[in-house]
Amino acid sequence: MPKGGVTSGDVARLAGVSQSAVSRSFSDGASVSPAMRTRVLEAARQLGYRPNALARAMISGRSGLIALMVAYLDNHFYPLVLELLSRALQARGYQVLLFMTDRGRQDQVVQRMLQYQVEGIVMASATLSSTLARECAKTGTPVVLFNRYVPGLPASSVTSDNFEGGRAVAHLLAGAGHQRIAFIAGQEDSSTSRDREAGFTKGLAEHGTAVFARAVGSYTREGAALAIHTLFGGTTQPDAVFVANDHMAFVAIDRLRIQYGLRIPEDVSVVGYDDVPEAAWAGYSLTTVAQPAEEMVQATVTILLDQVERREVSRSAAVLPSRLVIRGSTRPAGTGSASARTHRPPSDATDG
Amino acid sequence: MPKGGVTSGDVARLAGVSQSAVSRSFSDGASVSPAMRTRVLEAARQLGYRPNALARAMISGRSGLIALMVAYLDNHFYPLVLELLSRALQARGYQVLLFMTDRGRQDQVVQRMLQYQVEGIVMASATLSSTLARECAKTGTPVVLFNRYVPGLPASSVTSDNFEGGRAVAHLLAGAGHQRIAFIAGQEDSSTSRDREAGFTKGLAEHGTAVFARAVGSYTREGAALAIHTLFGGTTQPDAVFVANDHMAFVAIDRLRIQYGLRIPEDVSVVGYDDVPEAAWAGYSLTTVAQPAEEMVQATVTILLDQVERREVSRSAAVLPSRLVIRGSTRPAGTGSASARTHRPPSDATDG
DNA sequence: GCATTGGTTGCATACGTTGTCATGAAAATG
DNA sequence: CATTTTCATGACAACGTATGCAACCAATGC
Repeated sequence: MPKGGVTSGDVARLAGVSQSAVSRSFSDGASVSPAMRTRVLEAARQLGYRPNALARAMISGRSGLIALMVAYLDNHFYPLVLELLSRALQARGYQVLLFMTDRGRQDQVVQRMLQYQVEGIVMASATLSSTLARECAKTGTPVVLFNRYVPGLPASSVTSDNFEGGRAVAHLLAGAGHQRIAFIAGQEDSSTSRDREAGFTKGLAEHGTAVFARAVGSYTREGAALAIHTLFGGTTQPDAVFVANDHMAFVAIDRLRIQYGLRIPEDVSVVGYDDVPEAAWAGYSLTTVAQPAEEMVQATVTILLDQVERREVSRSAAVLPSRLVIRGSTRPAGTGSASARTHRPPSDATDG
Repeated sequence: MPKGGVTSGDVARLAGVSQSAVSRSFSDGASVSPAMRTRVLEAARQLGYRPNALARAMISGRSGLIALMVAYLDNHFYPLVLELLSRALQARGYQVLLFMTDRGRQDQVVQRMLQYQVEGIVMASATLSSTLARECAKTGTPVVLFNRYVPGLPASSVTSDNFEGGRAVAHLLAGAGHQRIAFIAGQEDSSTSRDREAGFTKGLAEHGTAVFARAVGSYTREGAALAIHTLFGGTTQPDAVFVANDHMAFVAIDRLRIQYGLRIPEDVSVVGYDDVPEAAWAGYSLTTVAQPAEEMVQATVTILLDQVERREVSRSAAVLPSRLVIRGSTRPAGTGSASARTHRPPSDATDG
C-alpha cells in the first residue's frame, strides 16, 4: 500500500511500459494507442495514481491557478461574485487561489500570488496600488479588475455602467417629485462610487435640480450610520436618499426608521445599488440598481482566460448595462408630497 | 529585462555565488553568513527574483496549500467563515485553494484537490460521501469537517453545541408560554439540523410538551417558504417556530408577515440559528443561537495545522459552546397569550 | 517488393527548487 | 602549535512530470 506517493513511474512499472506512456495516457491530445491507454489507466486505477499537478505545472509552465483577491465579504455582492466566478473557472479547468487582503499588506499578498505561479489575477479589491498592477504585468500575468476601473493601469477591467445607473436613480427620484435629494457616497477613491455619483448628479441636472446634501459612508455599516446622522440630524431633512450600495442602504433604512421615526417610502425614499439578494427581502424591499453579476463574471472569465491562453496581456474594459429595480422603498412617480400620503406600515411593502 | 522567468540560477550568476547559496538565503533557518545573504538579496532585488513556490513544494513535499470546500454561499454564515478561515490560514503562511461543490460532483472535486498536493482539507460542505473522506485519509491528507459531524469517518470535526443550542431555544419558547411550537428542519441528513432538533425535542420534553408541528426546509429559501405554507396553511396555526438556521428564518418572517398577516412576535415567535449579521438588522431583529464563528475557525486551524505539521492524521472533535441571543422576534417570558398583546408595528422592534 | 508515410513508443532531458555531502577555512581547545 | 570543532559554501542528486527526438512497426502507394 503506497502511502500517497505513487508516481507515474510506479504506474509504468506495473503496466510494463515507459513513464512517458503513462504521462501521455493522461494528457488529452497525446499520441497513444487505445490499447496502451486502457492498460495504463487500469494500472493507475489499481495503484490509486493521481497526476501531480505541481510537477505538471512546473514543466508545462501552466499552473491552472487563478488568484482571486478580495477585500471583504460583508457586502453580500462579493460572496455572490466569488461563488459565480469560482464555479465558472472550475468549469473551465482552473483552480481558484483565494486571497483576502487588508488595506495595507497588498504588496505582500501579490508577492505570494506570483510565487505560486498563478496564470491570472482577478482583483475585486476596492483599492490597489498601481505599482502592483505594473509588477504583475511585468511578469506577464494578466490582471482583471472586477467592479473597479483604474485609468492608467496595465490591467483589464469589468464593471457595470455605474454612471447610467446613477443617472437612472436621479430620474426616478426627481420624477417622483422629491425636493431634497441626498447622496451617501462609498469610498471616495473608488471608481464605483465616483461614477455612480457623477451619473446621479448629471441626472439631477437634467431635471433642473441638484444634490441637496451629501455624506460619505465609505461602504461600511458604521460609515453609513454616521452619514445618516449627518444628513438627517439637522433641521431640514432630505426626502430621498441615494445610497452608493445596498450594504449601506440597509443601515440607512434601519436608522431612518428607528432613530428618526421616518416611514419608508412615505417620509423618505431610499435607493441602493447592487441588488444583493437581501434587497428583495420583504423587510426592506429596496429599490436599487441591479449589477449584472452573471454577465460580469462571464466577461471576467472570458477576458482573463483569453489572455491566459494566448499568453499575452492586453487591456480591455467591459462595461455592462445595469438595470433599475423598483421596489417598495421609493415613492411611486407623481405621488405628490410625502405628507399627503396615508399611513401604511413599512413592513407590508410588497416586492415587485 | 527577463520576462518573468528569473530563477535562482540567474541570481546566483549575478551575485557570483552558487545557486545553493541563493536558495539558502531565502530559507529561514539556513546556514548563511550575513554578508552572503545581503549580497544575494541585493542581486535578487535587482532582477526581481521571486522563489518558485511550486518547485519548492515539489522538492520539500510541502505545498502550503489548504483546500477549502464549500457548497454554497447564500447563507451568510459561510462567507463569514470563509473570510475568517482564509485570513487565519494566510497569517500562518498557508494559501487557500477554493472549491465550490455541487451535490453531485464531489468526487471530481476531491480528485482535483489531491492533484494539487494540498496539505489539508476543510470541508464546509453540507454533504460528503464517506468514501471521499476515506480516500483523503489514505493519502495522508488531514480533513476537518466544519460545522458538520459524521461518526464513522477518519476526519476531525469542529461544530458548535447544536444540541444545547436547540435545547436553549426550547426553554425560551416553552418558558414564554407558547402552546403550539413548530420546527422547521434543515437538510434532513445534516448533523446540524438533526442535533438542533434533538436538543429542541429534549428541551420541550423537559417542559412537559412536544413539537406541535414539523416541516422540512432543507436550508433553502424555497424550502423554507414551502415549510411555512405547510405549517400555517391549516386551521390551527403554531404560535412559535424554531427554524433550523437564520437563512430560512428570514424567509419565514417575511412569509408570516405578508402571506399570513401575522405580527412578530405578537402572533408568532420566530427563532433562528447561526446569528448571521442580518439577524441583528432592525427589519428582522431575529432571536437566534449564535455560533462562535471565530472560535470555530480558530479550532479548525489549530486542529488542521497540527496534523499538517506533525504529518499524521488523527481524529478529534471540537464542540464549542453556543449562545442564545434574544432579540425582538420572540415574545418575552411570562407575557401570557398572544392575543392579549397590544399592537405594535413589527419594524419598530429594537435590537438588544 | 521496396520506399514512404503515419502513428506509437522509449530514452533522455528539462523545469526550479531543496537537501545531502564533502570540502575548506576559521575558530576554539588542549 | 597541533588538533578538534564549528561553520560557510559549492557540487550534485533528487522531486514527478512533459516533451523533443530517434527508433520502430504497420500499412499504404507505386
